Amino acid sequence: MAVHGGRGRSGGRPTLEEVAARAGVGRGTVSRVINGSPRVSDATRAAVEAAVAELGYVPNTAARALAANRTDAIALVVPEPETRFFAEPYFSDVLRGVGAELSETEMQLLLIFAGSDRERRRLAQYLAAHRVDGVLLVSVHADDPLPDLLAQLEIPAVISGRRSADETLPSVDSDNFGGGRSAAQHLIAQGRHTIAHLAGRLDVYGAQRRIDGYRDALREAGREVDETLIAPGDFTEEGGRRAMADLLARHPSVDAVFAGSDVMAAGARQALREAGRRIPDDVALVGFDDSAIARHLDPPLTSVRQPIEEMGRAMIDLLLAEIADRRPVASRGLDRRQVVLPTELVVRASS
Amino acid sequence: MAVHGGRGRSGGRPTLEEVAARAGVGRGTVSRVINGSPRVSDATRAAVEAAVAELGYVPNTAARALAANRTDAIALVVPEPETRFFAEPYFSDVLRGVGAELSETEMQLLLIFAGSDRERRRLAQYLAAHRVDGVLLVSVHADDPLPDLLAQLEIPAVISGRRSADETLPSVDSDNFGGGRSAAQHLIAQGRHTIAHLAGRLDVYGAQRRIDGYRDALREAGREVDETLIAPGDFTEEGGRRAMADLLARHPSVDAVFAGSDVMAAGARQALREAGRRIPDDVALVGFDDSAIARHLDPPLTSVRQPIEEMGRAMIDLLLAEIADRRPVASRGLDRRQVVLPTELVVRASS
DNA sequence: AGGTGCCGTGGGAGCGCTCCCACATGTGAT
DNA sequence: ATCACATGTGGGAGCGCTCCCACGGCACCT
Repeated sequence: MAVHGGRGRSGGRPTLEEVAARAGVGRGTVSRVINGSPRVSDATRAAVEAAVAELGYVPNTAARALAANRTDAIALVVPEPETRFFAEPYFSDVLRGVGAELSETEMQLLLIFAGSDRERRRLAQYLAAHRVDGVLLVSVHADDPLPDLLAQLEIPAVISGRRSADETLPSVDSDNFGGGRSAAQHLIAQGRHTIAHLAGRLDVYGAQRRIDGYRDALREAGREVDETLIAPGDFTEEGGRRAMADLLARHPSVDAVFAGSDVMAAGARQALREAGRRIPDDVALVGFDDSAIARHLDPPLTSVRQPIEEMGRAMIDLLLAEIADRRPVASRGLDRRQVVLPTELVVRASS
Repeated sequence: MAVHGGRGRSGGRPTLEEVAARAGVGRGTVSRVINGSPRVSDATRAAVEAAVAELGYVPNTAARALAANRTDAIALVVPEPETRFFAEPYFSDVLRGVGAELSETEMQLLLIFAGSDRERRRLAQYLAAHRVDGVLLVSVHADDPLPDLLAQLEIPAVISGRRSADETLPSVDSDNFGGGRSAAQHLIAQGRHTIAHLAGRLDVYGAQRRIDGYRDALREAGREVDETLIAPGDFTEEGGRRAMADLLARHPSVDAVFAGSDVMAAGARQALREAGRRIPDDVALVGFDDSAIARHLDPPLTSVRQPIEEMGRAMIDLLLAEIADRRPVASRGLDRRQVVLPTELVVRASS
């Protein structure tokens, strides 16, 4: 009759053991019911479920995590400062898709910002402790060491937007090339002559592909590509404004602009207004993302729609598969680990 | 020589036991070093730290959580749909303050939305499993059952914005009365005659207090309070627009508007523009929050500044104290558990 | 009748940590 | 020299779960 340790027994939450006693079965059987194993008779299952309900049993996640060596949690890692996260509708749309898909599972989502060096170190520590079963990476630049760290720690990960043509990580991307192409084609079809492009950060592969698509459309139309019409930006509103202002100074005859994101387009619009250009009369403007900004801009912005929410869902699907794969033996074939979703031009009053 | 269970030993992460062996000390001693206990000699501590570094030891959080019965995590619960969270700068500001304060601890922050019934049930389950040590509640309405649930589960919680004059939970609030008062005083001092108020949701205590402050200032100036000049809104932009339009229809002579939030002020501005009223020439406009919106509006918006980031920090302080208190015995005195931070009027071109 | 499976079940062992008791040693008062 | 007490330290027990082996019962074969 040893009544040794044990902080405040029999007052706290019920345990598996107590449920088992109540239902008149063994611990293992209750565990099987809780985890939805098929190898339990209907009668037993019913008895256990009744006991669970009566006692208000809720599994102890810490104990489960310890015994099973998994956390049932995944992280959405944003390698940007928080402010960018809130300023950019892209992130919240991804988050929505991810959240929706995840709400059908028992998995829990963590949102982690890793913009500063300090936050980065914290994240590394966090990952080293294996506090998540998998990681969703959004907005990763070409030279980011994070993917390597994850590989080294053997943590399943999915990346949104490939880092290069031969991405090694499972990824979900949209058809940036096709999107850039259709934007330029649209402006050409409008009869515009001097079509500029406000590019995103050049170390983002997707931004490159949008440029490629833009070039491709021009060439296909038999036009020369004037590289000085391509102004590099940084995906921010202020960057878009500046790039547009520069462009106007260099090429006063611009009559169409394809911006690498809606946020940049909003910046461009400011610069155009300040220069007294009317949209779309003097200059046609096209964005990318088709975010809420596009609809609310004055005039409403023509934009290339990316199915962002769907991309979030696809990322979760890939990641969960990845996690499941890792459980039994090792990596299977990397067949459909690179998902590319189509884009679509949404025409509005700005062009 | 029993080589029974144990999945993949000696290849995985190092454990406390292994660090202890390496440092030539006992398990307990390593634990003490890891947790910063003072009852360890300097020599021993150094030896352990060396072993930790060599082995790259990282504590297993699940094991710790199980043994110590705590999670080292707290949740920021937002009882709103995600869209409101992103649309309202208030939340991201709170999040920034909370994050900043928390980054100095080992605590991890979880962001949980509980807008829909489904999410609510999920949250209840989550809390019942005691997966967090404490909860931060923002934007809680007067009749929300969440605080009671938390009390019942004995989970420490801090609320942002009192629900009533006699809030029972520890809370952090801003001086809404004083803020409303100074906004109205300012408009009176400007010589405005018909000063309307676009109120926030009436089931939010802070919104009530802003109204009270507004009334108080008018009375103090010897003016009659016309209750029909107070239009209830819902803190959204669209709500502000509608309320303003109604107000203009009922009181065409309005020459000043105090809105219960910057977002509502932005809506009001739209309605005023549509009605052909100039700001501030025809109608002066004052907001509340002094968020990024205020600075970017055209014209820049006079607004009552709340120290939101500081409020986030204060919430964390309170919550951590609450959690610490709960550990040894029971509740101490509830002395300074209600924090009220000052507001300040920031005058810009809109008034 | 005896074998050969399979199904459903019970419970031991172990996950990696914290807590706490027991014990060795050191220091000062008597 | 003796006792009292503080200071460091080692390690047993236990947290609540999953995993897996072993076992009884039953149906079906020969």
